[in-house]
Amino acid sequence: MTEAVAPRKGRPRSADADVAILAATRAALAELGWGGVTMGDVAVRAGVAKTTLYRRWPSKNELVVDAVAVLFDELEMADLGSLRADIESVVRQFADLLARPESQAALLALFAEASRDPALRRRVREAIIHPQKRLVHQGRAAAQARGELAPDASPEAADADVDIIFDTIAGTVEHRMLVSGECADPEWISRFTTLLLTPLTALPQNPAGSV
Amino acid sequence: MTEAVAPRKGRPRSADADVAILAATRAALAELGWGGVTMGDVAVRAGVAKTTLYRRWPSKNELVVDAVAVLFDELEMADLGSLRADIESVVRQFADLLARPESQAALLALFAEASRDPALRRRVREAIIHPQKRLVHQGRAAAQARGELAPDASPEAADADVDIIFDTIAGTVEHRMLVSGECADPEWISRFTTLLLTPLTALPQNPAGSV
Amino acid sequence: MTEAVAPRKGRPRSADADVAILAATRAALAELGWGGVTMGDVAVRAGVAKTTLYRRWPSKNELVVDAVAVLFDELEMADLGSLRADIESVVRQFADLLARPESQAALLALFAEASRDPALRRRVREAIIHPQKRLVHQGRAAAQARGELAPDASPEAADADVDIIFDTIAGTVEHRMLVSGECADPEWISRFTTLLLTPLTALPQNPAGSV
Amino acid sequence: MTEAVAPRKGRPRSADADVAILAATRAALAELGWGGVTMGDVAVRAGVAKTTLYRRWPSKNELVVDAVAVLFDELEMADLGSLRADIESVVRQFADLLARPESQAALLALFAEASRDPALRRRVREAIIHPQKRLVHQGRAAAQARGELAPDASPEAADADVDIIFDTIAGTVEHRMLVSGECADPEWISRFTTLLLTPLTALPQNPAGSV
DNA sequence: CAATAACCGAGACGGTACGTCGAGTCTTTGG
DNA sequence: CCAAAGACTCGACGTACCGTCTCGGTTATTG
Repeated sequence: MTEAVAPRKGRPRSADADVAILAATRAALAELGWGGVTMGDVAVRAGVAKTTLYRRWPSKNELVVDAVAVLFDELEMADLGSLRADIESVVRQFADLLARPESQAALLALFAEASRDPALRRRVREAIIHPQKRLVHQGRAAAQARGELAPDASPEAADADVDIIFDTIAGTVEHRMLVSGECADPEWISRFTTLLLTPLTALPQNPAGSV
Repeated sequence: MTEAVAPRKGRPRSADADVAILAATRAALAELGWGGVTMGDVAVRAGVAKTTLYRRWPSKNELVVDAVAVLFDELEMADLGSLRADIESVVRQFADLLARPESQAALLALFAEASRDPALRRRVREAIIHPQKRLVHQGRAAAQARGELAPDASPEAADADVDIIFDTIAGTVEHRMLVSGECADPEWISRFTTLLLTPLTALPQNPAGSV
Repeated sequence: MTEAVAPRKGRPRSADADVAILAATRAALAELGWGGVTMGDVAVRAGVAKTTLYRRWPSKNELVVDAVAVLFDELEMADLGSLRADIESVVRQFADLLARPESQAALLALFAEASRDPALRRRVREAIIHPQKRLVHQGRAAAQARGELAPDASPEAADADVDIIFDTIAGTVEHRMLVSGECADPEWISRFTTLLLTPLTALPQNPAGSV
Repeated sequence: MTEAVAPRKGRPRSADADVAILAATRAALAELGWGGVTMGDVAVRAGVAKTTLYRRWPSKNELVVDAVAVLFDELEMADLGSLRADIESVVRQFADLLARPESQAALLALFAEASRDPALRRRVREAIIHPQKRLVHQGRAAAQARGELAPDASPEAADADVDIIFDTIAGTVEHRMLVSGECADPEWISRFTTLLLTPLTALPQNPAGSV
C-alpha cells in the first residue's frame, strides 16, 4: 500500500484537469513543436487557468515529460516464439512511436533539456528509460527460456548486456529517424535486427558472444 | 580558392570578431547549456555588439551550429591496419568528443532544434552529419582494400550499409553518453566494437552478411 | 437592541472571529499599508479561513472600512467652556488619530477607493464622515448656547456653515499631516484654531460673519 | 546650464513616446480610474511596448505622478489687484482642476501611495506640492506690495504662514470635492475666501494677525 | 586627400512568454 | 448551517530574451 490515502483537507485537485492538461500538451506539441508549446496556450486548450498548471508541474519541462511518458506505456514485449520476431516487433513498435509528431517534437528536446538538468534527467529516466529497458530484460529472459541465448554468466554481465543492447536499439532507431530523418521501413528493421542478432547468437566460445 | 574575394567597398569585417564570437558561444554553451546561451551574453563575452552577431549569423541557431561544427572537424579515420582498430579508434574519438561539456550541451539541443527547422536541419547535415558519414565510407573502403570486407555488391547496397552502420555508431554512443548518462570506457568500446564487427565479418553466404 | 437575533439554524458565527479579523486587519494595515493588506494574510493573522472573511464582508474594501471606522469612534466633543478650547480639543484629537500608523495608511487609501466606488463612498460617509460632522454640530450648538455664536439664521445656512467648517478642519489637518507630512504640534493647532475662530466670531453685521 | 547634454551613446529615446505614454496614462485614468490603469493597457493606448514603459518609469506610481503633474502646471497666480480676487481666482482654478476626472482619479490615490512610499512622496512633493506652494508665496508677496498684508516679520514666520495657508486651501478644497463629494461653486468659493481673508486682514495688534 | 560606403559600439524599440501574486469563488471534510 | 483548508479562474504584474532599429563614430577603398 504505497499511497496511505492521507485524507487531505481542502478541495481536492481535479482529476479531470490532469487528463485535460496532458492531452492539451500533447496536442500543442504535435501542432507546434517543442518551442511552440506555451504554458498559456496549454492552459487555454485544457480549459484551465495557468496557475493550475504551475500548481501541479514546476515548469514546462516536467509537464512535457509526463505528457509524453504515457506514450511509451504502449510499448510491450510480446513473446512471439523467436528472438528475431521479438526484436523486430519491439523495434517496429518503437519506430511507429517515433513516427508520431508529438514524440518527434518532444523526445530530442526532452533529452536535450535533461542533459543539463539533473532533476529532469532523473524524471526522464524513471518515466521513459527504465520502462523501456524492462522490455529488453523481458525479451532476453524469454530467449534464454527458449534456449536461444545462454543463461546469465552473472547479474553484472547481464546488466551490461541489457545496457548495451538497449542503447543500441534506442539510439540507432532514434538517430535514423530523428537525426538522419529517414524512415524505418520493414526492410530496414529486418537488416537492423540481423545486425543485432548475429553477435547475440554467435558461438558461445567467442569471447564476444556475451555482448 | 577560398572566396571570390569580391573586394567590397567600405570597412571590412573584423576577422577577430568571428573567432571571438565562436569561442564565446562555445564557452557560454559549456557553462549554461543551450537554453542559457543568450545573444546578448555572447556579445558581451566576445566584446562585441549584438548587431555584429546578427550581421554575420541570421539567428542564434546558425551561430551555435557554426560554433559547434568545428569540434567535429577533428574526427578522423586513421588507417590502423585492421577494421577492429579503425572502428575502436573512431568510436573512442567520438566518445571523447561527447565527453566535453560544450558538445554535450550542444549536440542534442542542436538535433532537437533541427528536427523542426528544415533550414537548420540542412545546415546540421552539411556541417556535422556528412563529414562523419565520410569516416564510415573511408573505413569501409580501407577494410575492403585489406580484404576484410567483401567488395560492394552495388552502390545502393553500399550506401545502405554505410547508413545503417553510421546510425548505429552515432546513435548508440550518443544514447549511452547523453541519455543513459554513462561513460564509454575502453571496455565498453571493445564490447560495442565486437557487436558491430561480428555481423560485418560474418560468412558472406549469409544473406545478412551485408548489413 | 443589537439585532432581531433571528435564531438561525446551524452553527452560529463565532463572535470572536469578528474581533480577531478586525484587529488583524488593522495590524496588517499599520505594517504594510493599504496595498500590502491581503485577504489571505489577514485570514492567517486572524487564524481564520479566507472563506470566513468573505462570508462576513463582501470585499476587502468594506472590511478595511469597518476595521478603521472604530478608530473614529473615540473622537468626541467635550464642552470645555469656550469655543476656542473646544476647537483645539477636537483638532488635537484628530491630529492624534492621524499620527497613528494604521490611520495614516488607511485614511487616504480609503478616500481614494471611495472616490470611484459609490457603495464604498456611502459606507465611508456613514461610518466616518457623518459621525465627525456631528462633532461640529455639537460644538456649534454649545457655542450658541454660550452666546459665542449667533443663532442659526436658517437650517440651510446652519448646514452650509457646518459643512464648510468641517471640510476646513478635516481637510487641513489631513493635508498637513498626510500630504505635507508635517506634524500638528500644539503651536500649529493654536494658530490654526485662531485662523478658524477669527471669521467665526467676527462682527455679526458683517454679511460674511456667518461662514 | 543644468543639462551638460552628455551626448549619450546608443539609440536615443523617442521623445514622442514620452508624450504618447503620458497622454495615454491620463486618458486611461479618466476612463477607468486609478485601479483600472494597467501598464499593458497604457502601452497599447500609447502604441508602445510595455518594456518601453518600464525602461522609463520604474512603476505605475511614478508614471502616474508624472502624467498628472503637468495638469498642475496650468495653475497660476495672476495679480488681479486685490487679495480677495487673487485668492478666489486660484481657488477656482484648483476647483476646476479637481473637477476633471483624471485629477479626481489620480490625486487621492497618489497621496495614498505616497503616504507609505518615501520615494514617491518625494516625487509628489517636487512635482506637485512645491509648484503649488509657490502660488501662495506669489500671492502673499503681491498683497504685501499692495499694502494689504503686513511685511514679513521673519523668514521663518513667513514660511509658517505660507504652509498653513497652503494646507488650508488645498486640504479644504480637496476634502470638499473628493471626500465630501460636493462641488465648489462660486458661492462656496466666495464664502471660503471670506473665511480665509478675515484672519489674514485682521488688525495687526491681534496676536493672530499673522496666521 | 576627400568622399563614400560598410563597418562598429551602444542601447532603445516592439514583441512574446515567462513565472508569480492577489482577489474572489468553489468544493471538500468535519464540527 | 458554519468553519478550515486549499484548489480554482482570472487578470495584472514586472522580467527576460529575441531580433530589429537608429544613433554617433570608425576604418578602408575609391575618385
